[in-house]
Amino acid sequence: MRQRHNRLTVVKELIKSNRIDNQDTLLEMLKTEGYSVTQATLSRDLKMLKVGKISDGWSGYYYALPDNDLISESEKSYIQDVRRGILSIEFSGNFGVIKTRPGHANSVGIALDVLALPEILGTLAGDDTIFVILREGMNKEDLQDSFKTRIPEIEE
Amino acid sequence: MRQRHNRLTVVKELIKSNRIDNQDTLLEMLKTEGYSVTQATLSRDLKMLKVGKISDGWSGYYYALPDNDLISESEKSYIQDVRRGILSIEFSGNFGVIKTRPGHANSVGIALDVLALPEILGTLAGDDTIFVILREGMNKEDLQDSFKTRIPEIEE
DNA sequence: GCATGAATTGGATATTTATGCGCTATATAC
DNA sequence: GTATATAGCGCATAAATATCCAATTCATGC
Repeated sequence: MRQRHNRLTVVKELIKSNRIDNQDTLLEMLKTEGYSVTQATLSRDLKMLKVGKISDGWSGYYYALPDNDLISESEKSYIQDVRRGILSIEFSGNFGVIKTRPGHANSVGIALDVLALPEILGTLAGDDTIFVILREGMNKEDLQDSFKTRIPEIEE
Repeated sequence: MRQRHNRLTVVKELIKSNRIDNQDTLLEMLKTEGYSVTQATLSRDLKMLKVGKISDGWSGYYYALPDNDLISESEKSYIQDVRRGILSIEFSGNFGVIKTRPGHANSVGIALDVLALPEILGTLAGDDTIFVILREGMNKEDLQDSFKTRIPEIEE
């Protein structure tokens, strides 16, 4: 059952080296690679890989990996900064207040800026407190989800 | 009948300056711009514009123009500077005051100079404040429009 | 005038993709 | 051990997007 990770790698490879324009085709390819799943699962895989569908410049579309596919080393270190410094987050309406260990607000704030979470419009750091301005339409839960995915565990 | 060309221009603008993730939303926007068409037509328009649908980096997808239609990389980074730094704009007559995050006024000011918005005659940056002088004949609304188009995702 | 053809569109429908729900396997806590 | 949680998945179906076909408009040639 726990074959998703391997499969994602294969999907990534297939997308990188072929012009694929629909999920059924990709399903076939996966099958010949030994991964037999349904379209539903594949759809979820593609979302997980952040795969986009872009024009081939003429009349068709094909799947493509995001430019920024891998987590860079520097990004990893920023994630570490966040994990080292952060103590708590609380919200009030469109704003959040992050408490950090003393002196860590700045490094956490910079890290958050660099990570460019889609929910965050901007941050303002003091010594042990960061003021977070959420983007319009985003809420506390959105940001917490984002945190959960981007910060705690680093894949690969 | 011959309104496709104009409509395509509007569609392009809308896509460039908003995060749109489905055609119905875009249809609504088009309607408020005075273009009343069906989803079928819009689908054809998007194909004609070679619009792609790409990941926003986390859980969503949005429409995007192909690379060669996009602004240059360097311009992007200046736009990022503005987005990262700017907090608010207020006007008084021919002058505007932009508040930025501390220490960001300079980078925002430089970015505004480089972007060379036609409404701006000149800027003067302190630490967290920028003084903007509008060109004669231009007003607050002109600049806000320009901002909206050139620097997506600033929610006033 | 009329015939012809290309371009554009909407309605209906086909195709493609996303997701709610429930099941199972594995992990975690007690 | 048992209870509880959670990830991963398929099925069925919803939602989103593309396309077939017929109708309309405008241009052009006769």
